[in-house]
Amino acid sequence: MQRDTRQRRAIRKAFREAGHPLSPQELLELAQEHVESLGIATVYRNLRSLQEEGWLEAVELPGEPARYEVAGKGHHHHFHCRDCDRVYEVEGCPGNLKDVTPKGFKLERHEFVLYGLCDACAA
Amino acid sequence: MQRDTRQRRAIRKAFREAGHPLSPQELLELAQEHVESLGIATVYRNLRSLQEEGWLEAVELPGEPARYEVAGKGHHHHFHCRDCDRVYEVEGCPGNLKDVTPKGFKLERHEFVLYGLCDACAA
DNA sequence: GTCGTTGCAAAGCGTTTGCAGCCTA
DNA sequence: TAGGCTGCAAACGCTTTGCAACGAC
Repeated sequence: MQRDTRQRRAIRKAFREAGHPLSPQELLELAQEHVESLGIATVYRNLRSLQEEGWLEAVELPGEPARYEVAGKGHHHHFHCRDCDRVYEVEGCPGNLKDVTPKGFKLERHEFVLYGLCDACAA
Repeated sequence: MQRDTRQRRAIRKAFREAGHPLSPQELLELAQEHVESLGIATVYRNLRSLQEEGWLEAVELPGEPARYEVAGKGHHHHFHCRDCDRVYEVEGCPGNLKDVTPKGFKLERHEFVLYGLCDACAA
């Protein structure tokens, strides 16, 4: 059974306050503001268990290490700013997937990533 | 200046014959059929130089190591079979991207990945 | 007190690099 | 023959694991 440790509380808090997907390293730094001694191994272990528990979801972007976000937001995709390197959630979905799927293939899910500049960096 | 070695010839040949994106490890195994002594470091060095030369393009899928395919195929996306783990090219594009892009964000490019079963594995 | 959790250090895994010898042009 | 290329082994960065001490319940 899952225990309520200082470390786990700090990690959950960091996610609640972040508002965008976090990498393990970002998470370590944020959570260390509350638990200085926190180690990276604990971060990875909690990322895994919070994911298994259904509290977190992995955000996997092509060509880079996974980030994580609080689960339960419904279907959405992500926008990756090439300048600040931050990842944003975007609502909606282009649809039209059936037309693109090759004949005989069984489509089960899809990922969709936008790249460019976020509003702050575009200004 | 680029030299025409047995190793490089074997690597190019493997790509021409494969017909789908190759991972470095797959490529090593295929190219070793022609040059037994081929080492993985040489594979990675050639993947990079062939990419810089514009002959190859990286295919980056979320959450896994990059694969590579011969360049110059125009805009397309990929389908990843969860059963045989192979990656297929798919033509076409869902479009409708403007509607999904948040206000103030500047969209420059996008990636799109389909997951499911390929025709062989669905049967 | 039990046993899940933690921090550290070591191990893994895919990729890159240093180096001495090789081979193409 | 010059200098790019190769194979090997060591180094890398990120992630996972083994282990003894810790601490929530």
